[in-house]
Amino acid sequence: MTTDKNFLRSGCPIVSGLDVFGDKWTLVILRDLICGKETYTELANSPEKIPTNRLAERLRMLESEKIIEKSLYQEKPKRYKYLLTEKGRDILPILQEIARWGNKYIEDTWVPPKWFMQEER
Amino acid sequence: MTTDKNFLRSGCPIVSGLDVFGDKWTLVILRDLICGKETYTELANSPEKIPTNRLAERLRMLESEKIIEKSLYQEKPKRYKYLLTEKGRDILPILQEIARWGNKYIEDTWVPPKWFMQEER
DNA sequence: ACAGTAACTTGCAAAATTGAAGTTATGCTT
DNA sequence: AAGCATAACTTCAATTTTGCAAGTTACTGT
Repeated sequence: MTTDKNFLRSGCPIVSGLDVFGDKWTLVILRDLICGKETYTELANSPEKIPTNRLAERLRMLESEKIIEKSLYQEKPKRYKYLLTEKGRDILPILQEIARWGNKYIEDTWVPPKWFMQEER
Repeated sequence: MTTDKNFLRSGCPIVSGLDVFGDKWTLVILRDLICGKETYTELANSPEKIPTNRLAERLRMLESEKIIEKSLYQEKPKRYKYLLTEKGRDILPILQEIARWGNKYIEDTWVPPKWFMQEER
């Protein structure tokens, strides 16, 4: 997925949005952050098992896009937390609609908790 | 993107949804179909210029997932239309939320027409 | 007979992804 | 003091996926 802002497939807001987060892993990472995960290791341990090099690269991208912020919470040894910005938290309605569709049309999908589906939008 | 129903990354409705339409082109095709395009050539001529082999493959997938239906509208020479099913039309709210986010956070994105953004959900 | 069109398919190079293993810095345990 | 553990990554070879250009099929229209 292209993240090079110099090349745009088009000015369509859907396509431009997808060029930021429309790949195999980014929305999975954002789901986890919205659900309260904060560290690299927590993200790496999700059931979907994202490869760690992919995780690192997507986190770098999300930070450069100002969707998350990387913050050092311990000096020795250095430990980091990843926090959503407002731009990142605003992905929630997209995730809610995908979850709604998934629950409606794909069998045996988990029903997300009420707080996730009904958080203000 | 995996479409093999035998392998699921997880039972998460978001992840399972993404495993159907979360690739570089599928939601672009669905956007076009929702916007009234019907034929292969119309889809191939979108500003994003999807490669034709990719288009053909994604259409096959969408048909096998019952998100669209392929219908012959002319016998000689054979000409086809692609029509959305209810499952396909139900992708609209997802596209609306992505468009909302794109318009809010990405510069110079087109504002979709009102009918697109406000269609019943 | 020839150009044109719709709807694809084929082949190959280039790019992206995966999985496994390695690295760095530090603390904890014996 | 040596060795094991942990967090947060990085590296690399082997796939896998993608993009591009060109080719194909079955007509129609001139």
